Amino acid sequence: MTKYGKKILELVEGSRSHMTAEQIYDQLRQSCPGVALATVYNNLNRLWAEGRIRRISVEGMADRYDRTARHDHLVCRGCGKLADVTLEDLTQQLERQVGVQILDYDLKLVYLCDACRRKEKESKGGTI
Amino acid sequence: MTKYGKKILELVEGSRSHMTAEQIYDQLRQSCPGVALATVYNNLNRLWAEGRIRRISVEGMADRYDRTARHDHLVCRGCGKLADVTLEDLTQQLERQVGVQILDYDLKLVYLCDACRRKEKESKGGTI
DNA sequence: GCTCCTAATTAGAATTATTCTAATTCTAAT
DNA sequence: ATTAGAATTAGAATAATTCTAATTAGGAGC
Repeated sequence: MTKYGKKILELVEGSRSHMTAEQIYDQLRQSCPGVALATVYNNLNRLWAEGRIRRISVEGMADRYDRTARHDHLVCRGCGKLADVTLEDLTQQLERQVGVQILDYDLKLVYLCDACRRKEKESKGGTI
Repeated sequence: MTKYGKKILELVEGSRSHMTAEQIYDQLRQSCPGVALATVYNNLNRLWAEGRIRRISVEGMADRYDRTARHDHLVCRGCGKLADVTLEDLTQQLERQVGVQILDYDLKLVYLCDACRRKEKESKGGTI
């Protein structure tokens, strides 16, 4: 495990904030001012390929990185914000249904966060 | 519904192949040679915002578009290929667990397709 | 059938996220 | 110290997508 690899892994594992590569880069620069963005991408890719971190894609947004500990995500339809949520493990249930070995799964629940729900109400509930 | 909007919706709904914007553009040009890629993106974005099509993000790959009819996806860890699979609807079960209204959910099952499983075996099962 | 208005479409520039490449720097073994 | 190999760097390159400004098309009213 390389010098920056270790640091980046620690950053991702020690955070609940679903950072983008750019944000991880900013964090890392605070302790390692000379580090290059390419190094961050290289290490994130390697760590991901090794299964040590998760990568989360939400349509239209830059990929975010996350610890691997089993948990799922709520994604706000309005603003794209991610929130952690821990649901029961579905692997067994899913494997039984599809009949092939499931290595992992990615479950995103789409909802409306409080802020966006309020906005939606305002625009809809007008003067009928 | 605009001229191209309608055509693009038909293309996406009538296909099981999880096309990218570029692929949809190529398809569409066969019947409408003059159409612009920007028009495809504009329409895909509008259709998606209106909830008429789905957008699927897999890390590292261009977004794909899909019909909205309830179904889930198998994603191959090796090559990224998508396959359709229809599992029982989890909305109720999930809503009960998280305690907020779930508008939709996105479930991707990670597995190894046959081709990739074979490759994996070759490289691993060598001479111990 | 014209005229005007608006929305749709277009071309291409711009942006963003990410990857690639080649040069440089480390590291650690000899 | 020397050297080989891996890690890192800077910055160019690429790919996907969005933005902008100009153009076009379609319909409402004359």
